[in-house]
Amino acid sequence: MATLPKKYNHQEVEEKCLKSWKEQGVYSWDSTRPREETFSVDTPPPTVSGSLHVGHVFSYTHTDVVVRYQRMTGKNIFYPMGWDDNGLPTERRVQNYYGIKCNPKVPYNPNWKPVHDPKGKKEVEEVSRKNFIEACNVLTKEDEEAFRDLWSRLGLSVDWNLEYATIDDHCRKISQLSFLDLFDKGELISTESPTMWDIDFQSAIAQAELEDREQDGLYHDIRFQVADSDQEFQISTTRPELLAACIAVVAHPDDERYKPLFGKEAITPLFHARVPIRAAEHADPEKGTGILMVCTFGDIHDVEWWKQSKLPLKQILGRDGKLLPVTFGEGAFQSDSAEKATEHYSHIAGLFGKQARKKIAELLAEPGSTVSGDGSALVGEPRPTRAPVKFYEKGDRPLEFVPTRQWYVKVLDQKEQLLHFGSQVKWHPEYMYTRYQHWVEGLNQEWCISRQRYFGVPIPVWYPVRTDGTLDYDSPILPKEDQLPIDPTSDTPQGFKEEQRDQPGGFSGDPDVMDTWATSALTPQIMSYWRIDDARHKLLFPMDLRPQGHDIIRTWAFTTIAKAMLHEGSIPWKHICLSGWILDPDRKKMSKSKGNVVTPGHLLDEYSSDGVRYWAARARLGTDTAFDDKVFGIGRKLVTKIFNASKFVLSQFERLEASPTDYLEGEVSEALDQAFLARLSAVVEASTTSYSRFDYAHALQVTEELFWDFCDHYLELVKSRSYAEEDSAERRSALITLSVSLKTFLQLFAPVLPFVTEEVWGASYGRGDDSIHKSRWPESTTVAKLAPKGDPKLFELGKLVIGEVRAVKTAAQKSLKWPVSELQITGTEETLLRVRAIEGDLARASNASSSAFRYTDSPIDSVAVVATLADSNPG
RNA sequence: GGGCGCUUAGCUCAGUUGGUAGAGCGUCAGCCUUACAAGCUGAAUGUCGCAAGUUCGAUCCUUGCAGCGCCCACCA
Repeated sequence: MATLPKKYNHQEVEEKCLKSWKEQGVYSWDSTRPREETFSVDTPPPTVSGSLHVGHVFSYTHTDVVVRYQRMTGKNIFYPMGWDDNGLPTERRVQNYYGIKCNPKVPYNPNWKPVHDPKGKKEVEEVSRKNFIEACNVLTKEDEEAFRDLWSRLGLSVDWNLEYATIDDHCRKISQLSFLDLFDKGELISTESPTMWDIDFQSAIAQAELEDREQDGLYHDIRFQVADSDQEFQISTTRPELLAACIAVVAHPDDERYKPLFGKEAITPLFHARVPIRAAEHADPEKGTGILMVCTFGDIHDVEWWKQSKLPLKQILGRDGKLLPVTFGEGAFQSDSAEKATEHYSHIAGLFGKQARKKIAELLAEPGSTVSGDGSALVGEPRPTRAPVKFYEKGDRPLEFVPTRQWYVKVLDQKEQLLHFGSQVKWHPEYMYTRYQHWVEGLNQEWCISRQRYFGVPIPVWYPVRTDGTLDYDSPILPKEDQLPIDPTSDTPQGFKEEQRDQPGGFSGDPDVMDTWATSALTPQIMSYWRIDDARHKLLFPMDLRPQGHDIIRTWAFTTIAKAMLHEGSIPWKHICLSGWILDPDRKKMSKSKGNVVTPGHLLDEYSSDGVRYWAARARLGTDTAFDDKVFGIGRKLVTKIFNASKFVLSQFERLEASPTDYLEGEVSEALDQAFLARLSAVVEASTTSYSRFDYAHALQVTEELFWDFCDHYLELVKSRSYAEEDSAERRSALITLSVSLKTFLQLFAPVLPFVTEEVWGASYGRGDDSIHKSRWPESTTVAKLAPKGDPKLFELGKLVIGEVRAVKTAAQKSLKWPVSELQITGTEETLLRVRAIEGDLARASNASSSAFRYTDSPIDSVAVVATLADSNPG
């Protein structure tokens, strides 16, 4: 058995532990053990292109602590690690890092290699989608390495044989299988309709990716003319640039002011378009003038109203956010004065929406800009306003509604089922279910899964090309399952030749990819090998635990629940644990964009992995935590204390050339020892209960509290007996209590502090190479059996007496060794009996002789201790 | 506007199935004590956000209010 060094060196210990855990495969999953013995974790795959910061350390530690507890209860742990390298963050990073841009029209170049240009000055190179994806793969490998290194140092007990990346072949296959399965089940819709569109990324965006941001805007009051009359009215709009896209004017059906106009037509200024005046419920008589213009498309109301209005679409905004060329007098763009309309439009065609807004306001302000030519159509000066506008959460400019063809998963007609399955999952903390519930209830769009991007899982579909060159979207050509994964832009469907691509009578590949969430929603199935290995799937699915942040309930939690429900009518996991966020000391969320992130490397160096884990484990689930480096120091202090206390306990056995394992059973004869073991038993029980409820923070707290009592009070009180020269029942009682207590404390701390506990374990209870992390979690009954008559109050009484003695010595500025000449104890008969039972231990710890004790009986149920110090210290 | 959470010592946070409020940090004063000076001992510190109700008794339960944070919705 190794002996412990004088000082604890965390770097050495961490290195040693990591090496031995790896060599022994301590964290390996055993695929031969049955489902009921398995605990499977749906580990969040970190976005590898994101920055590493303490927030990662925080939430992943929570999971690891829970997992380590489960492992010690004997569970066969399935704890994989995935990498989310798919999607926009990676695309962006790769574009900037290599100075490249994906152009799907460029042919693949097998000899091309990505080159990082540190100056970033070379011209942006256009590469094929396949080359672009290769570049993404190269860079994400580097990013993954950084994460793997951090996870390992932090001591995550992940089974590194279980790794995946959301863009790898396996994940693409599962993701495409999911697409085909949903298609078969009729849960997918492919349709062309106005979709929220980001003009910079040029992609559709899902409801879950929306974010409202306050924006400055200007109300423009604009005069419209009622057709074939000299009547006028005013509308108010913040988006005058859409005037050319105005398809109607609406007011509330009960609005007396406008009732007479319903059914008539209005004429727009500048463009002289005749548009119907109609009633619409969404018009609020209280707002503005009560009458507003409907454009294609200014907002969601416009979209909804347009859909049921059967009016033609006037598309003026392009996918790039610029105003499209329009021919007035044709199609939807009829005009009473096509000439004027064309002239006016020529000023704004090709401009971005924002520029066009300014220009059109100028045109409206010109005299004679009304339909009748009487004055200007703009009334007064535009009035400033501030209102929330919808943005893509990762985008820089407001979203627009642009009609495009997209794939959707049907969710709106299944809200009840989604709520049902969500409620079958146990949420920790429970109130987080409410967030899920509200999200589901508030869904107002189908789940859009297609994105017009490149680095993602391709939509596995081809379309027949009709003889006129148009695509037949209604009868897509699907791949066979065993062909997957495929890329329809480079793979050829069965029964076709590559030369037929994009040719009349041939086929055309869907150019889009799936959104990251469409794949991430399958993380449990990805690791359980759904549809690929049934036996394994049954062994792991539904998973036991999904850990994640509460900010992605509407995305990751929701989509995962939705897919498990749609595919198999199942929940994806039994429990979901929601971690809080790390806030900077000013209580702002730590994020890269705010520039307030703290990177974890130096924290691990300075405070040790255990110290950092301690900080994370103190935070309860769902609770946001301010970054406070003092707590790391407390963690480090606890680690040192565990090491030193262990050294002391183990030295008691070394002195006798015995092993602590020789003293795990036997008779505990002394009242103090029994009292402490009773406390310990209660803590084991409390800790176990807390852990089984995923409340690791409480488990840690109760353990830590008793551990400090153990060090500060029990060890001091027991020393006289454990140091005794002669073997005796009293000494054996002390040694058994010391050994059982240390062993139990090490195990209770092991999930949070895997390194220091392993180090001590190796020098004491671990035989050979046995890891503490494979040892069996302590049972409160086993501890309690050693001390059936244990009286926890007695230990508290001991603390009280010794506390009084110390207080007197400290007040007298004497050392704690100073002798006590008299110790008066007043209390009830029962109390005095208790004190007498531990008199010997108290005498030694106070440095009082047994003749110094004076007992006074009192009917009052309180204890008074008066210590008198000796005049001199002969020692 | 709707919802969820929070509000306890200077700071960070526990806690109470309703019975005189806890820890750590920080502050102050001390101490080499057969594990630990990267240590130890002790001291001071609170209208438990505000108001009302229920109760013998409320920091805890109920209601209302306020502040903070978050989620969602709306806002021509």
